[in-house]
Amino acid sequence: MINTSLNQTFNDSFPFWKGLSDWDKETFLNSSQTVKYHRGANIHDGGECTGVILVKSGCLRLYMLSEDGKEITLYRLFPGDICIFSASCVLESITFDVNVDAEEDSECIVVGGCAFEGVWQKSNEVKLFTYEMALSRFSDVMWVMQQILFMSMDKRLAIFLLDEISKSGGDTVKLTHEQIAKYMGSAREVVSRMLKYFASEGIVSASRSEGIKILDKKRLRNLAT
Amino acid sequence: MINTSLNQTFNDSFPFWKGLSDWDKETFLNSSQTVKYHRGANIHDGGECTGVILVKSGCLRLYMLSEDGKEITLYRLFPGDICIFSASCVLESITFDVNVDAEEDSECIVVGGCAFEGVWQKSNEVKLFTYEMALSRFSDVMWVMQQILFMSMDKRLAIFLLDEISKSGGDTVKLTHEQIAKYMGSAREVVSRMLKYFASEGIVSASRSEGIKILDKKRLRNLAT
DNA sequence: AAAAGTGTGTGACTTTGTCACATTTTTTCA
DNA sequence: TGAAAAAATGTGACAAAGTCACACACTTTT
Repeated sequence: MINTSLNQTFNDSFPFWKGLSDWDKETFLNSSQTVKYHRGANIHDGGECTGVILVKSGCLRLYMLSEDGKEITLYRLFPGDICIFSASCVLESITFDVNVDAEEDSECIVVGGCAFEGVWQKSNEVKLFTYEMALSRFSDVMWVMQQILFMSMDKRLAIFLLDEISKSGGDTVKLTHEQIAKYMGSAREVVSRMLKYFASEGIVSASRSEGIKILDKKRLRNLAT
Repeated sequence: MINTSLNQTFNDSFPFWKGLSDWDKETFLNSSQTVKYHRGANIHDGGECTGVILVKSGCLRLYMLSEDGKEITLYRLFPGDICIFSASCVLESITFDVNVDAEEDSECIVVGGCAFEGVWQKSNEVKLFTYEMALSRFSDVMWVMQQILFMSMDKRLAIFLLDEISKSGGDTVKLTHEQIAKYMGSAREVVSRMLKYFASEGIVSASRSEGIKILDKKRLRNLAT
């Protein structure tokens, strides 16, 4: 085992790691590399087989892209998360494309698609792991779709804001309207208008430097119901 | 082996069948039953574990249902198709609910959720099969979402009509506007208006008894591009 | 302090979905 | 066979959300 740090990371991240042969581990490690992406950089673009991506730091965004450039964010990946759809070429049952961007300066470990495929072919454990991972993301995507297709903007925005503060712990959301719109699959103007309405109702207060401060969680939760 | 006809069906439908032990096959067969559903009947409703459904004849529709009753059709199941999400309780990584209705009078074989789960737990082959099945449906769902989220109504309707005639072989679509709207995740009025426009352009001709007849496939294909 | 860049506000407009009925066609069955 | 009922379609007014074009307001750079 050459790279003990990587070995440790993989051991932590992949439940199937212990079951692999030394040779397979070697293959995996040899075709893995740590990559740094700058905020805004495109990491994976549609069909190509970038490989499996392990997020070490920063934040990635996985989204659908339409022909005319419209984006729908499916979910974001945070440190510890694994991106499997960037290696979707390995899973023949997946026939749609997604894109992945770095939302922040991010450090990732990328396991090359070919090496992954090799191990994948041989090991049912690896297959089961990737399938389960993909399916649980399927559930995330369905939740996003339910929001977009069934819920009104005020409800969706309320849910989004509550989600953000529960992630960060504080009570302010430091995102631009543009970013929020992107994450929600809406348009900036729509978010701006709704936030203005929320502010007029005293539910939030917005300042450019401070971000969006949640003043009345109770009413926000009500809206989110 | 008691029920040889069912045994044959399962052998044809499930690639893992041959690999099962006699005892497992027995379990499977014993908890399976042929069920007839009437057009419009609800077969599976959200979280309950109806089980795995094999379509023998007719047509089922799988859809998302919102709290306020709005439906989005995800896909339809035809003879030979297998519905795995009606046993989603078995797949813990699936956390969303779907509903299944009979679109036509349909005959199905239903494998009870518990029996399926029992075999599922023991066999990696069964797991891999269900995962692959679920993931390929994931791809179908993503295609539906792309249509709803990215495409204009005329394009979507054109795609839908072309799809229907390629399925049926003829050049008429015998569905009500209401049904089309349901399958497309839109509203009847919208479909009516668009069809009227298509008719005014000479692309289709609609009569209530004859259904929607496609007159100009070329232009329809153009719209669908 | 001017310029450039980024973020936000606003009104007009388009598209799609919703609602409330009217009208037409088909089916049922007395 | 002919009402009556049911199913399917047509229509206009309206609402919600997305699009477009541009104005304005902060921040950072130089």
